[in-house]
Amino acid sequence: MAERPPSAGDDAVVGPAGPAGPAGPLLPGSSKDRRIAPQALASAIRDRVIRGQYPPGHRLTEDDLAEQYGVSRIPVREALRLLEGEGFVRVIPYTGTFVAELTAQDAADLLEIRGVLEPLAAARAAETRTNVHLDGLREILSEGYTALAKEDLELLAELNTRFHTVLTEASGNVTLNQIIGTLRHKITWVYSVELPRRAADSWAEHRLIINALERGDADSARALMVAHVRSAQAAYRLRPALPGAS
Amino acid sequence: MAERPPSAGDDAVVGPAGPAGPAGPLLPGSSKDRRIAPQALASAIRDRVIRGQYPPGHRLTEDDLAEQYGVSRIPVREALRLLEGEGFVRVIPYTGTFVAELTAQDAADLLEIRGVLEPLAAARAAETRTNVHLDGLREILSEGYTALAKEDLELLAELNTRFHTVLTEASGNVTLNQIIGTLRHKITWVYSVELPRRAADSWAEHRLIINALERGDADSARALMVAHVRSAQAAYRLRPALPGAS
DNA sequence: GTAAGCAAGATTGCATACGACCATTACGGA
DNA sequence: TCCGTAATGGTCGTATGCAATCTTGCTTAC
Repeated sequence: MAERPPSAGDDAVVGPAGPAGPAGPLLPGSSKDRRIAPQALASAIRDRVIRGQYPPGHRLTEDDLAEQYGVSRIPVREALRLLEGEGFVRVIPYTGTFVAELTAQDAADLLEIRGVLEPLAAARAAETRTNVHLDGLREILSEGYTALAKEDLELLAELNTRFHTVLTEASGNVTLNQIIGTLRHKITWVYSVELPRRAADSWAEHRLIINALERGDADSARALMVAHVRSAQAAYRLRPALPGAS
Repeated sequence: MAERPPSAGDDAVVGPAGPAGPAGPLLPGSSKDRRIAPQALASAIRDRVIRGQYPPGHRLTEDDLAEQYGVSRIPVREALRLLEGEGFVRVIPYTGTFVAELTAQDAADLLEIRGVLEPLAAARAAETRTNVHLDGLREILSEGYTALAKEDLELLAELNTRFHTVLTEASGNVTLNQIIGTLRHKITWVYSVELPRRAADSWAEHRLIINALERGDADSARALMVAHVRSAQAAYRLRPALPGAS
């Protein structure tokens, strides 16, 4: 499992100058020993985009970002290019980098693509999953039901993401995993999910999918995932504009 | 059609020092007025990778590439990062950039993913295609049959690529178009295609798909593309190692 | 009052220079 | 002879500085 050195950045450990005071220098403590990789920068910026702190259309200046994160423009540029490749920002030469503005059609397209890729991932996972993956999925399933009982919606959303993440990883298809990962990021950006009554059904479906994986039944896994994605689709609500709340 | 400024680079206009003499400077003619964008560099390098001039595992040194193309390391780095995002090279920090070495499984995965995305593109294209797209496809179809009669295999391969490219563009799904474009590049890299007897059937299928698009019949377009991709799959032969022929 | 032209500011694109890290090799000891 | 260790070369990572380009506001003419 130690294949790609840095690989897909999941959580950002880097933050700009604290929201407390705009006066002091950045990076509290020993300000030199902490080296920031462009990928960490990209994760941090992506995170702000997803949270709406950088609203669509917002201009991201290399100089500003460099100063905020305490690095030079070079790693910032690299981070912005990464995000451009993922479709989160749009770079116009000699002009600037802007947070992408997705249309409703773009957003619908994301769900549509994921709708055919996740079933494929499920089918492949049924054939290639290891017991480690299976145990991980069962663990998540168990926690999911617990969270369901507690009505912890935030945890439920996170567990749902983890379930699908582990499942696509279990497919063993690296390319597929990368594509779906980026799609997932963008979907959580433009959509909010209505969990209320749907959650119980959703986790029941998760259980069925795990059973199919356990049996190595690729066709069932695919069909179940098709149904799961389809019924989940109804729960997605397009975010209006996302004001930049902190 | 003037949306993305540079967008997906298709053909590279840039070449390294001519194969003639390694002595003189690069970029013949007025050596200064020609500015090279990182995307053009990426296309040029990608092209060499696909042609096998940079074999899998080959080390790409930033300094060497910079000197060959007559630019500094900065745009070269950016180009390499683009190719890394597309999966053509693999960057190891402080060590080097290497041409990716895809396994047979990786290669099979590419076809599998394309196998579910192209039918989706066909279905969407049936709903959103313009007459311009339709005319373009008919034109390609016509040329295809001409090339078929002349047994011009190279032209046939190019026309096949153009057919599928126009079709995915007609889907109107930008994200889908990008993903399939990269997949296509990688597939032409690792596979060679056996056209001999299969070509006639293939273009008959193309005709049926165009008819479905014309009728706006999304379900038929999807089903026909599923069949088309499936039967085409048998024509793909994995390239052994691709010696670095010029 | 409106539109065209122009100049100043701002921002990105690229080149150069230096520092950090890895790989390899030479050397000394067991 | 083999292995552990230190030194050396090479490559990438980042910082700084300058050139190219776009945007914006003002001036000027109609």
